[in-house]
Amino acid sequence: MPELPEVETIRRALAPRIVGRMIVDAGAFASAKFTDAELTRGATFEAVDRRGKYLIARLDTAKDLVVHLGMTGVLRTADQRSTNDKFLRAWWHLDDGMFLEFSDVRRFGRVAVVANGHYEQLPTLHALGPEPLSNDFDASVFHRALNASNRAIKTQLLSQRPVAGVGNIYADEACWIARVRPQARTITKPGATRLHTAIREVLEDGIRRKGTTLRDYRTFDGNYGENQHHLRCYGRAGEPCDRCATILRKTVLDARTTTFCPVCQRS
DNA sequence: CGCAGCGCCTGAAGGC
DNA sequence: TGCCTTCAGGCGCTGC
Repeated sequence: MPELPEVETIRRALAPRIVGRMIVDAGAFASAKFTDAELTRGATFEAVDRRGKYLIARLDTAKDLVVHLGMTGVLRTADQRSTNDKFLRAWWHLDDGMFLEFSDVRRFGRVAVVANGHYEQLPTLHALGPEPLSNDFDASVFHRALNASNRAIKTQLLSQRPVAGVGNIYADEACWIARVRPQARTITKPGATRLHTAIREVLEDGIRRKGTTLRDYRTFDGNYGENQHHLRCYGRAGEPCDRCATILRKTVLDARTTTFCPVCQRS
């Protein structure tokens, strides 16, 4: 499940391969989630940016190609268009002969072409919180945002509103590092400050390790990330807490598996 | 307008 | 072996 570190890792490898390239042809799987890809024919890539988990390629046609990888989306290059991938959802043929392909088993991903900066038809992107690794991410604002709602802290992180780019894995990791209970509905100022720091830490570590590969995620070169070998909390229910040796517990929060330490994540 | 609840998807894994 | 059930979960949509 690509979150910010995975998408940023892909962006860094993707950008130098496609910026300056013109799209000779493009096609898509017959679903409204992907057919926008065809609207990029004839355009040239000017830049590849990222907001949260969204890749945003700026085109010279004053439009943005927005790609969300969903749960199982993979971007890759090919010399020839794949004919044996039944999960190919969109493809772009570039003027240097390369094919850029978007494969996505579960179709939770999405491709959209919109006027530059106009994300109204992508509500989560439109209302996206601050970039966690930028100066826009402020601990005091974050504290107030979390306490402005009565929803669980982790629920709010996953909503992408108080901060962008955090998904289930990095939410569990950040809450564990910050000693914040994911189910808590309020958070103290020190707790929010710890969480603010922890979010930056887990995302930076994730980028440094080129992402977390649990099953489907691959870097743009097709390799595994490395961060899955460094998880402190996610997926470790039943194992002892690295900090206090209490057995980590699993619960379900908003239909998502949540792992936490019942002793040292007090919040 | 915020948000709870649900549906979308399909392969892997486990039970029998 | 094979059928069935459960699980994984980000996000858009609906309706209260």
